[in-house]
Parts: sequence; structure tokens; C-alpha cells
Amino acid sequence: MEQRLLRSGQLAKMAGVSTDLLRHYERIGVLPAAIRAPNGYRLYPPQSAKRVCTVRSSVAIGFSLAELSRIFAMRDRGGIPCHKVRALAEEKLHLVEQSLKELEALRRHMCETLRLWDQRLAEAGRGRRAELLESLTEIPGKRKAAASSFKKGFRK
Amino acid sequence: MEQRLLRSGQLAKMAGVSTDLLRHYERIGVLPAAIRAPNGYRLYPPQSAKRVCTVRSSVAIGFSLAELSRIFAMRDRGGIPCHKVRALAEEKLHLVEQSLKELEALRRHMCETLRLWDQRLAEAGRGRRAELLESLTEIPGKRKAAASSFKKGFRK
DNA sequence: ATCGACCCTGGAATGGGTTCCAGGGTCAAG
DNA sequence: CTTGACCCTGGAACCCATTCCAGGGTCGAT
Repeated sequence: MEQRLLRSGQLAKMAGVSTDLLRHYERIGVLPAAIRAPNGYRLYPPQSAKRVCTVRSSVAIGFSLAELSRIFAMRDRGGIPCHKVRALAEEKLHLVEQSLKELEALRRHMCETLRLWDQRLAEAGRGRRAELLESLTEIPGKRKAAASSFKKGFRK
Repeated sequence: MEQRLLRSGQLAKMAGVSTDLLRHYERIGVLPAAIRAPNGYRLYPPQSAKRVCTVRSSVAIGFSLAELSRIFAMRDRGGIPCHKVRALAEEKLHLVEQSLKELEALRRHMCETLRLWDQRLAEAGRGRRAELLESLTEIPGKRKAAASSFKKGFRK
């Protein structure tokens, strides 16, 4: 049975990640600490591959490693974090939708900006300054958040 | 005429930013170094307010401070960076559009995920583990980039 | 004289997943 | 015995706009 244990490089290749990342996941607590061979090498049980994939998928939809760590820890204590997990995911969905709105607004603003700039460039002619950036302050575009909520609050 | 000069706090209030940010902008080179009063206080010409607003607007649509610094420097050397500015903005628009696509895909993936989870939760019943996160690896959702291009490459 | 409001400096912190690094072992094949 | 592939460690670097900090001046008003 012991032959089925994986060394870090093997697991990394299977999961499509770097060995650095495996160690990082272990540090954070989203991947259980592997047992060690006599020489100190990590030996992972095969199901670690699934765990790594789970972590990656979860991160991809917005879970932070810290959240995942808490969730797995709750499970290990016999808890049932499903309710919490669902709630978190829904929260993240709302953030994504909020970001989509902001990003769409930004896209419109940028399109409008380019349109105005081309106008200005045509009017200014060659070798003339068009002061494009300055004209930004004249465009009604709300220079507020601009998709910042996505970059800031996507994870927490 | 000298009465029209602004101290950092005044300019900051006018532009709606912190004095820390003004100093930062000066360091980076997007805000010309202010002259100094005999006591060492910065004294800004009134047009600095416009400059600060320009920087903020530019940052809001994706320009990095480093890019802006280059652009303003080019101008100061008598250059005409309008062409470059337009090209940069268009590039940023493409990034935003790319991000929108990814984010929209992520939204769909998350909606689908929640739907499946609710199904699983109903099947599992109360007090049962539903292994929600694990089920992520079974969903066809491309766990690829997931709007990463926005977070990574928005500025450069 | 003292209080509060303002200003100065440069460097560090923030966030957070991921990568990179130096300095050092293990082991099998050639 | 050497080469090369693999593994170990903990801490730093990355990105980058913005904020925070400590330690220290300046100034007008009470």
C-alpha cells in the first residue's frame, strides 16, 4: 500500500501546480501535512490530488485560502460547514455581479472616452497637443470606484 | 499673486485626496514638485488641482502612475504623447473587455454551482455532509483564468 | 506657555495567491 | 565519484495604488 504514496513532485504534476504551491497550501492549512519518509521527503496519500484540485477550484470562484482553511478545519472537528460554504459562495456571487456592473460601466466610459478623443485628435490635427488626459476630467464618467470592488473585495 | 498658492492640505481638500497621496504623486513624478515656503511647506500653483484630478481620472480608467509619469515627462520634453495615450487607452479597453468576458463566465459558473449545491443539500438532508467544495471539481466549469487577467494585467 | 491644527521626512504596511531564492540534503544512474 | 534530478527550509519578492507611521518642525490663537 505504501507504494501508492506520492512525492511532492509527483503530486504537483498530477494536480498541475508547483511544489512551492503544495508547501504553501500546507502552511496555510488547506492541505493536510504529509507524512514523511525517513529521508524527510513528504509522502502524500493519493487523495491529496483531489484536495489540491478542490482548493484550486474553490480559489477560482473566489474563496480565499484562509476561508478554505477554516472550512476544512471545521470539517476535521466533525462540523458540517456546508451552510457556511453556500452562504460564502452566494456572497461572492454578489461581489462578482457588483464587479460586473462596475466593469461594464467602466467599459462604456472608456468607449465614450475613445470616441471623444478621436474627435479631439481630428480637430487638433497633426503635431498638436490634444490634451487627452485632461479632457477626462470633463467627461461625466463617474471617476468613483471603477471596478475597484472586484479587485478589493473579491476575497476576504 | 503669491496668495493664490495652495498648501498641501488645501490642495488635498480641493482634489478630494489625502496629503499623503499628493506627496506620493510627487515622488512618482505625476505631480510637479511644488515650490517651498521659507518654512519648508509645499506651495502648489492652483493648476495642480487640475493635474491631480487628471491623474485620478486616468488611474480610474486603468493608467498606471508609471505610465502617467512617462507621459507627462514626454510632454515636458516638448513631445506629443497623444498617439501613445490613445493606444494605451485602447489596449486597456481590450483588457477590460477580456475581463468582462471572464467575469461573466465566472458568474455563470457560480450560478450553476449554487444551483447544483442546493440540489445536493436537499438530497443530503440535515446534519449530513454535502461535500460542496469537492463537487466543484466535477463541474465542467473551466477553472482556468477566471477573471484573472483583470486583476493581473489591468495596469502595467 | 500651551494647545491644536497644520506641515515635514522616508520608509514600511496593506492585500493575498503565487513564485523565487539561497543554502543545503538524498539518491540512483553513469 | 560525479552528474543530475529530486527534495528540504523559511523568508523574501511580486504587483502597485494607497495608507500609515514615528519622530519632529511651524504657526496662530487662547
